[in-house]
Amino acid sequence: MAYRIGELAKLTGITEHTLRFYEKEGLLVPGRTNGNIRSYSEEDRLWADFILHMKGTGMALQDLKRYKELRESEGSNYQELVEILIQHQHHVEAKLAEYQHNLELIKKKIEMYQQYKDGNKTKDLYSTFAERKITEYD
Amino acid sequence: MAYRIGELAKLTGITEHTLRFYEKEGLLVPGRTNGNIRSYSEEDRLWADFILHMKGTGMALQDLKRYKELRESEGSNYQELVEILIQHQHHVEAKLAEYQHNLELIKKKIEMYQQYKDGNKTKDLYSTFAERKITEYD
DNA sequence: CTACACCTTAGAGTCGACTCCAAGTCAAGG
DNA sequence: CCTTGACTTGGAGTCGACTCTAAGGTGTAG
Repeated sequence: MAYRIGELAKLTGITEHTLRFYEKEGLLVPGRTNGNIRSYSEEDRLWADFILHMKGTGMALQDLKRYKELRESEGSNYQELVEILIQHQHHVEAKLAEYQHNLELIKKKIEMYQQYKDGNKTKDLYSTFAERKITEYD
Repeated sequence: MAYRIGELAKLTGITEHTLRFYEKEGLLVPGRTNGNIRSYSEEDRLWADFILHMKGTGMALQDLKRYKELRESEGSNYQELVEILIQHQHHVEAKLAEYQHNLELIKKKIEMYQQYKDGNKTKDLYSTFAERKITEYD
């Protein structure tokens, strides 16, 4: 199964522009047909999805390129490869905690505003909040 | 309690450069002393921390500015305020799921490489992976 | 055969979020 | 008094990751 650039764009949600940009950057380099048309293999598609996953969790394109180079090179530099993964794992774990904490914070804040809405509908909104300024941004 | 820019920088971890940049953008505008030196109040500090929390979970500075403006304006436009929060909540929840999913993926990949390391230490690394290409980037 | 998807090069523009610089002013400790 | 370090301003530069344009040529499905 091989895909043309437009097909892969639809499958992955990455625009054609960006796919060509990734190719220029050496991040995702497809084969070519006789007619010089980009031909993305099934593996290319999986790699594209992998890029999306990693990029979506904050990995830089450079790191992804490095990772790809290591995978493609002969010899046992899989150690650096694992290091990249572990480093990213740490990053993801930290972010995960940050997001969880932040979610709680937002929920509390929304609740605060909802309580105002359902409760004393005076013009006192900002003074009410002023009274608890110290915990306002906890 | 009032802080000078250098103090706040140390307290929050935001550089002085960036604090001045935030001021230029209207995102965090301190008072001034007689001598025209920036004077950040306790509330400014809390707001700075809030900025860090929200920015760290992907909220744009523009949205934070809008939020600040709404908080400061008179009248009951707290509805838009809550909308901003709810929108961000959705964003955070989505990201949270993405990070969790990604964490599993990375762990599996690392395990894969570790298994190779502890096991058959041949030069067969890439062909081994080639055999499971289809699930390589799952 | 026609229409549409694809190809090329080379470079310019955008965006968000900083990051830094020059050139000067001001305040407090020794 | 003098030095040192923090402060001031406006504006320019950087970075990552796109995003688009021009202006033309080629490939292919129905």
